[in-house]
Amino acid sequence: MTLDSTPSRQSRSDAPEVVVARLPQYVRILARLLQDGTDVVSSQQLGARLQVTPAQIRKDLSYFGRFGKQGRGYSVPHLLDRLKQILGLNSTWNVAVVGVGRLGRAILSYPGFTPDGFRLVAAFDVSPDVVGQEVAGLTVQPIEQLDDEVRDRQISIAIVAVPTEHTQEVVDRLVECGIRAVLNYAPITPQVKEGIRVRNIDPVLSLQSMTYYLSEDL
Amino acid sequence: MTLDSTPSRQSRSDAPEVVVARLPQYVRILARLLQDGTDVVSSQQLGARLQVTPAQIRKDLSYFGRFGKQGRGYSVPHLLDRLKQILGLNSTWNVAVVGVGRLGRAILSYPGFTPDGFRLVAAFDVSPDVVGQEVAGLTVQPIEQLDDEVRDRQISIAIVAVPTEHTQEVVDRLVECGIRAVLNYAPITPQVKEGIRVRNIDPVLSLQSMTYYLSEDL
DNA sequence: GGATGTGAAGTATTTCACAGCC
DNA sequence: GGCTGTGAAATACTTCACATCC
Repeated sequence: MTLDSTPSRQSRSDAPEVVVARLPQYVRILARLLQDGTDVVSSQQLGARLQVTPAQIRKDLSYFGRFGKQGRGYSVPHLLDRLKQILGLNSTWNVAVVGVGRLGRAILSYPGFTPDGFRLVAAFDVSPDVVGQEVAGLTVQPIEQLDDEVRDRQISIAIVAVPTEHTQEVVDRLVECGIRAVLNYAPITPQVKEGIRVRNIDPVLSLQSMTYYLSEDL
Repeated sequence: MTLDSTPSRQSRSDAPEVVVARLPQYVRILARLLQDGTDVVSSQQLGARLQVTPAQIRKDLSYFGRFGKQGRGYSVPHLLDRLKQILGLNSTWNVAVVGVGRLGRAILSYPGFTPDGFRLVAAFDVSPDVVGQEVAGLTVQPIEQLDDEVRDRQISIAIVAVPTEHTQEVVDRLVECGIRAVLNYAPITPQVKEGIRVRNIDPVLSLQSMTYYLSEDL
């Protein structure tokens, strides 16, 4: 069970959430640098790539340890490995997709999750028309199978792409089954108990916050 | 090194970007309240719906004006209308989709943009196999048509769903054509000149920032 | 009574600037 | 010389608390 109030070990959880949210971007750039054969990188160079100040990168990293060499910079393979370790990206995460409509199908067919450490291992839907179909190599299962599958296949992350009106109940159900992180595509923010992580993918909100600046000079 | 040339970009109110980013959420809730027939709402009630403190809502709104009535709260239809006006959502925005692969198709078929003030009016692709196809009621056009269409149909927003390696060039091209806001689905952050708005939809980054917290108690 | 609008106070986050090391 | 790591300073953002008004 998750306990807090015991600062027994490392300075693990005192990194601001905003810092944690930036680490995956560092990982991504470092992976590219590694592929390009770059050995060493400075916070200056990293910052230029990411449109971030060098100071911010150094400060961010300092929450987790001391990874650089003064006068030289950071070893690309070493820093990459350490950051992946910190983020828990050195092992593969099994993911369930719930809702196999148009959007769910697109997600299941999207090749971008796998190379980054996520494996879509199960797909669920309520509709009898969809259950049993094969999509992207997976047989769509009835939602009743959720409990068993989550347990048997060690799934701790779910991608939810069901109609808005069913999203909250689906998320509730997932949490009951032991899911601890949800990536939600419906235009609401599902309510969850403490300790469960939710991220929303909401392109309409993104568009609507840009129109503010577009209307500026009309 | 002296100061960077800072163009005084105070075109309109000096509302922080983080505040602007919240307004669309307020709009969404208000639209629902309106549909439910709710006439008046307090910052308290709004906050409860959004998981935000009432003080934050009042402060956010105060950047743009005084919309409430003391002792009563906010008129739902009035506040909704004013916020839509501020965000530029009282008229419809024409949007181009560039890249009609699997993802582009899913976006074109997604019904969620239209009700919120965005109309997908043109689709482009480079592949001769795709050009000429009809997708979601639109005929896919060759990318060479971009200039003309952007001009003729008053398109100021583009949704870009092309392979990562072509994203930067496509965005550059769009900006040259007069596009001023880009919603990008590739896992990079396109570089654009000052004044152009970019938002990225990047589910992998979202997942990767959650695994940090999942690995916490291993 | 009840709620807004807002300076002031309190936090959080970013940037500075420099000692320390390679 | 160049670059990290980090306290301290600066800035950004959120919350408080209360005067003010319906």
